[in-house]
Amino acid sequence: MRHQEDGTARQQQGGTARRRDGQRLLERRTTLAAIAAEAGVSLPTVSKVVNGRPDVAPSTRARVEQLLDQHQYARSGLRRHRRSGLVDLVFNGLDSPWAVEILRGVEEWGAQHETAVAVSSVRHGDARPASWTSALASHDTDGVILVTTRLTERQLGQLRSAGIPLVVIDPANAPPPEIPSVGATNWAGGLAATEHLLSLGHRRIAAITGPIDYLCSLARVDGYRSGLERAGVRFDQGLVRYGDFQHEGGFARAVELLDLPQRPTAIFAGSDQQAFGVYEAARQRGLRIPEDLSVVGFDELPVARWASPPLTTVRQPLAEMGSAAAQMLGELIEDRPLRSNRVELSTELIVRESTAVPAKSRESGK
Amino acid sequence: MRHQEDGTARQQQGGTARRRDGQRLLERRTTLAAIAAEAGVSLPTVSKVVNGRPDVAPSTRARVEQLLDQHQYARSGLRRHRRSGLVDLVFNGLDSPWAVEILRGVEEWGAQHETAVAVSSVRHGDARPASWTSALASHDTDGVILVTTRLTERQLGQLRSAGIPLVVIDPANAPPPEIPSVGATNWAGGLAATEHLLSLGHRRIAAITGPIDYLCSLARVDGYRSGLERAGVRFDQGLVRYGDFQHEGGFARAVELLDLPQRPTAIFAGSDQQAFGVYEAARQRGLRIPEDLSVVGFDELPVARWASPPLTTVRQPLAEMGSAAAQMLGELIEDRPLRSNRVELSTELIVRESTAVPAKSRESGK
DNA sequence: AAGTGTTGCTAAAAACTTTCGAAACGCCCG
DNA sequence: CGGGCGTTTCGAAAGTTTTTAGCAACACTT
Repeated sequence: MRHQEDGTARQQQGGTARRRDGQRLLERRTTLAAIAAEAGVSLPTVSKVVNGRPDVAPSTRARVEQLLDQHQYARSGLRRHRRSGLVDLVFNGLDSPWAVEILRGVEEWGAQHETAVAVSSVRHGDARPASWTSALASHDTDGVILVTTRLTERQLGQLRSAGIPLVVIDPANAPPPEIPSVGATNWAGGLAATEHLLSLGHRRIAAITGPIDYLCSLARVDGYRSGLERAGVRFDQGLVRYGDFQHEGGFARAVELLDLPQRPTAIFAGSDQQAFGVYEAARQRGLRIPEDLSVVGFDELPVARWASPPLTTVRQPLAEMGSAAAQMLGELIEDRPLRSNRVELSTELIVRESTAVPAKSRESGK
Repeated sequence: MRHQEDGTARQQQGGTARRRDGQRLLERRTTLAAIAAEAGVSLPTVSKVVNGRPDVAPSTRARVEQLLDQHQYARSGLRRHRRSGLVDLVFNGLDSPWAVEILRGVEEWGAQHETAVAVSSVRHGDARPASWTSALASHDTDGVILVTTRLTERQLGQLRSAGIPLVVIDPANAPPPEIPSVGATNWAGGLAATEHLLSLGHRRIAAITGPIDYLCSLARVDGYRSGLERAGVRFDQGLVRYGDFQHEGGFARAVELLDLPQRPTAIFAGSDQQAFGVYEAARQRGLRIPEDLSVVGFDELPVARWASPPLTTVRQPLAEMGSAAAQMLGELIEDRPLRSNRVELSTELIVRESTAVPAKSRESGK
């Protein structure tokens, strides 16, 4: 084994060291030769493993592959074009605490990959026309992450023709299948929220979701509907309202629902912000949460924990979604193939104190 | 052996030292050539490192970057007039809803001025060393806004010598007077909050502020103290606690305060997040807000309005602070003189439902 | 015009692939 | 049982591609 080490060390460092003299020659990228030395085989053999050549014994192959894996070996090269070290994160409105969670995830990835994250906000009805894509190009972006945005053919075309990689998070409309996207299991989340309320004994459960033309709104309501149907509770379209995911919308829709002749005993709010709107409407009417009204949110913003009462909500891993999207964008930028074009991170029901068994008196009215 | 010395020493000492002879050779601004000599590479190679060109070996790049950092290298060609249309917004941690408010202000300005905003987060105790400034330079930023950051001479020096304009928002420590800064009238806010509580009849008023080494923490507490003194109420150091501006700190400090033998009837929380921590502590102890405990926050985050009960707080115009800072940065970038080097936007007390007249029973004990 | 920094080009070195032959192994038949 | 023969496995060496760094010419600012 001694001679093996000699063999590789010579080639690798001999030249460099001589030239550089006393200088440090640290941090070498893991190279085939290094792997070979460690595995106790020759360099060509490692090369064969990497390229799936047939003439390697299974046991040898396994050993080398394990080392390869361990060293996170990536074949040198493939960094074709020069990177600017800047990616753009485009929100559809920056007014939600929601956004900052995503941003955190993306920024974290950026920090680890020496990449800056430029944040911008483009509202749908914005005065600024479609030219925002050219603005992106003007500062030489490496790639774009679009959040909750409605994608137009035109914009996609612009990005594509500029050769700018794109990943979308929670797209409003279904993106063309070739666009990588990241989302959460909205349907499952809606289902979990509804089943939780059903299991507490609620039967008259209302839902306030986001704008009707958002995919994630629909998915959440669909989960809600499935939950009801599976429990044999009739789905009542009159108990479904479309908000805007914001506090105001939640408040306004909650007011409508609470003024219904047969008031619901629980509201699935479709976003934490809307849930707080429901809180406000309930407070205005002197209804106590959860005694008189159970509320479930969606998102798990940090404030959900601190609300009074703490909000039962469906956790959406926002920061993780951000870093997952950034991760995918990174792969695209480096021209590596994507493992999957669609990533869905799972949601999780978090039960706190805003949900409880409904008051008997009110239920009896059926 | 002969050629070894040739490689590194030739240029460096043969040239410089001989020419200068007995003279001091320190004065010279560090130039690429000097770095190159020291690193034992050629000048163009250093240039490539500076510009993030891909054709430099990782080990070489690391060595050169280290030297660059050490020498506080700054490009010689005075101010670059070609603008990149990119400014950097650097937070000290991105975990607060606070941050997104500032971001909104800056982004708004950016949108109006065709400038992208790159967001990053550098924590004080961060593993990444001083080299974040060079990261900024590498993507060719037009200017930097630092938020709630502790400024070191070194960092300032790096930015200054790179000719990158800088504006700070709410600096932790007092910046050198020539650095433009934006803040709020923290002292007046603390005063207003305290006077409000006093006018309701509270006499035992506690304060939870931010970290003791933050200027804005001190100013707020100082306003609180002045309010007490003007009203003839003795200032009790035992009622002042230092949190972290976050929810957790507010909770922990509130627990301490509420467990005091003589419990305060009101708490000035120094930030909205901390105020919610106080809410939680109060809830745990079965204290009702505002009947048993009045709470005043600071910031006026959007959630303050939606909390239960809605939070009385001191509004800090965060978004305006962001756009004011961006505005100033814009002037600096265009080499226009600044109207003022220090902008203080005014705070405003917003009375909601978390403050009330203290319960008589408890006060009588005084 | 001098000082500084940038960039295309080229040569070299390094990293990786491929070819090919030798050793090791096993199998069959004499 | 042992030697010929084919097969498998691996490495030496030669070939190929990619990376790296310096040269020299160019660009920009005083």
